[in-house]
Amino acid sequence: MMSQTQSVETQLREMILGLDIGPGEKLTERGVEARFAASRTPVRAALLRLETEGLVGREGRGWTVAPIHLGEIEQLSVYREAVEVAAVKLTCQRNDQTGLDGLEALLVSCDARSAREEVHRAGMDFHIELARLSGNDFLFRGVRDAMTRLSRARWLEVRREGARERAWAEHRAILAAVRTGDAETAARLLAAHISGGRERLLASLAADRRGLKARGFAVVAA
Amino acid sequence: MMSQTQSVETQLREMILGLDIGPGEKLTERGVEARFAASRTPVRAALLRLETEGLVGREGRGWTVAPIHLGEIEQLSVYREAVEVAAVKLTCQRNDQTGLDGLEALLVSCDARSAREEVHRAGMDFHIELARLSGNDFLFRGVRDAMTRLSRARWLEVRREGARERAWAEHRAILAAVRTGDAETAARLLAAHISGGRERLLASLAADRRGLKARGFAVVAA
DNA sequence: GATACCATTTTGGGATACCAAGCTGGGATG
DNA sequence: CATCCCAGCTTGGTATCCCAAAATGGTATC
Repeated sequence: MMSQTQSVETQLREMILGLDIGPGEKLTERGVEARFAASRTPVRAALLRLETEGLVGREGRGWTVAPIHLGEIEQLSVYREAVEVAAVKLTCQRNDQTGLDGLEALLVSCDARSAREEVHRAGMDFHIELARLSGNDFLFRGVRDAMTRLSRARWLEVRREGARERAWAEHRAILAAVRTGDAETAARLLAAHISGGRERLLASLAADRRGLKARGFAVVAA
Repeated sequence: MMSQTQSVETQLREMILGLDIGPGEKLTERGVEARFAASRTPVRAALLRLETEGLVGREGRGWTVAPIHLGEIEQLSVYREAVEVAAVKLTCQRNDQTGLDGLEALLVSCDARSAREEVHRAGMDFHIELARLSGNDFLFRGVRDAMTRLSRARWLEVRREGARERAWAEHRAILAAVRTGDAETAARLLAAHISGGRERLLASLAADRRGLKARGFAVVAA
């Protein structure tokens, strides 16, 4: 039912996002082929796809898992802010209460005491689903792809005490503004949420750069 | 120097954007293979790449050139407006006069009396280069990819008398605002330019839908 | 001990063979 | 004449093979 290509693509993406394969690590087509017991054709198709997602790249001749690139992370976050703010304005206009109920459920499904992995996933999904509710497929995909590409960095972020509660409170405030259809407030809160998160993320990564490198992760400065 | 993959990809993209292969037309890997005298491996890689660009898609089993999809065009244009407005605000902040000189040169390089193809290209390039000057690679690529994907529809647009002069005047006004670093004005003018263009584009396509279908182009309603 | 050089291996890019799943068309059947 | 069915062909998906170029590693040289 699932083609080899999709299978390799999915598994490889999961391993990269899950840091089972470290940022900066080299990949060979034949190596991936052996690891997933597929032939080169689907492996190459999967690598091509992951390349467009920015999860793997070419280094001269040869493939590498995308490194943690501070400059890229900052630009990507700025991009994400623009797209996501535009999306939330549309979401406010549409006033899809049923869809917003789903978001609400996402927020209550986990709190600061939940497993870190769960918080990580729900945090990304909140933003992705919020964008989906805009009804605009390109805004949605822009946010989704950016979040995916930021996923590893966000996972590696060393968050201060209370950071999760704070993020969750901001999510609730954004959702409340969306519920009342107050686009300007929602946009303002969301922009502040994202740009604040960006600063903390970049500060954390810059401060922990040595630690990351010690784990064998390639970290590229801005 | 240029790989077969790149060659096929480039040629196929040009043929699609140039409407040498019509929207909705079916493609077979072996057909493309024969047309460009390449083997299936590079053909397949090129199709995969063009798929992520939205220029070809899969229809069940098999490939088709993306149809003119009115709903997609509208959403894409909304996406483009969000990204491009964010980009121009950054461009204003950077105040790169040298880069702006390049834009100026683009505007004077052709006017309403130039060949239609030239106007089409310069119109796209103005927006793409404006976004590039933001210095943010993701905003830039967002605009570039959206413009590419909108290219065929913009080419097929039936423009009223004076539309080119109007667009060029708007471009000049936007550039002037950017030169003075007036981000708010530049953003407002750009947003109006894009949303106005979107309405005219969609109206034109909807009105000419029969004509387009008569030319063998697949047109999908919103 | 450092370095320049060359043989060997490895790698990605390309070409081709094979396969299973659909599609097509023509003929048998009612 | 309409309908159904099946053989053959076409298609995308996959598995290998081949090749030129780049990386590798060992060795002779200074």
